[in-house]
Amino acid sequence: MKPNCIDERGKLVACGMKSTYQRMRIMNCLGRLGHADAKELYECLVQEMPSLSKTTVYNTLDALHKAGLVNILSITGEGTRYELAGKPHCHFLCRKCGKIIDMNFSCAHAHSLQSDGYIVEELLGCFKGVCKSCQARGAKSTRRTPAAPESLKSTPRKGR
Amino acid sequence: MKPNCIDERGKLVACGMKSTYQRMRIMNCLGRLGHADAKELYECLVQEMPSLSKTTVYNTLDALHKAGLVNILSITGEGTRYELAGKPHCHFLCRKCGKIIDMNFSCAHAHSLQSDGYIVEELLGCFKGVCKSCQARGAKSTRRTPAAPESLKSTPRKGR
DNA sequence: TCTCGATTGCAAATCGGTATCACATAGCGT
DNA sequence: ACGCTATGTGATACCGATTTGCAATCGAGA
Repeated sequence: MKPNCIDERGKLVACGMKSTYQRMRIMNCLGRLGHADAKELYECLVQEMPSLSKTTVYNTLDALHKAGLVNILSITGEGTRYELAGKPHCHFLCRKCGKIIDMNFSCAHAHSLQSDGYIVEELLGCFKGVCKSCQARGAKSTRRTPAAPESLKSTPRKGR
Repeated sequence: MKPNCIDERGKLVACGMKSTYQRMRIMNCLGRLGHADAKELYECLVQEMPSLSKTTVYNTLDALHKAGLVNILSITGEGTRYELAGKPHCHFLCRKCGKIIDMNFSCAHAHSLQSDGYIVEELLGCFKGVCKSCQARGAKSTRRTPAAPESLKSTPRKGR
């Protein structure tokens, strides 16, 4: 087991969950990958844990979500993605490079809703557009980011 | 055909699409249901149009989305939902009654992102919490909303 | 170490959504 | 109104993602 998994173990125990090897590795991997879906996590981990089952990935993500340790991202046209829970924030999805960027959404808008009579408990914002680095690259077709470059192009159809 | 379908016909023709009975009825139904998924639309319409196929619902929603006549909603844990296109707005999902409420999000935040160097083209915000009417009802367990009361309760598991 | 309940992993089922293709229809010119 | 042709519709098969059932295994406390 990787040394930094002690951290994950602590979080799991704090939530009253058993700290199993799989859970610690999944949390650890999710922390490294950032915004990952079940498939990516599975494919990443199965290389080092050949016996890992997809079921375990799904079960674990579900359990961790229930325990409040991971968030589920909400992005249209994308499958379900997960991230380690932290302070609430929005996401920005760049349609050029497909990168998902955490936006430090100061909850200003949530507050304005709050004052309008709604109780806002969760924030699932996602903005789509073009990120800074893609703008910087301008109209050049240089694509440097290796991750998910296809599925989010201008065509509005689902990238399956 | 329902008399008010003339409205739908106009929209379809304006987008260069053929105005078929199914398309008009699907648009009309979507307008009545508000935020519906393909399944709800199908189940709602198949009662009056027994020959309707799910494929047609999916095809039509896809075509209408491409034509810009319907939006796709992005709400975590919910399947793909659709609504008639209008001015951009966010959604508020009440975890008590399960209702989805349109929020007149003035894009103030989108603008602040814009000035921060991002180009925001699409806004897919969704807030979760407790809506006004549920707050008004207080802790009383009276549930008056007939629609979708089960799938969105406090338990974070997917309501399938 | 032992024991028991929780977790894991396999296989199969399910589910939402898509691809294919024959048939029906709308919309156009006549 | 009639017939032609592109387009839309619907039945079925199909797909990948996710869930379920259940037996084997593991983790944590006695």
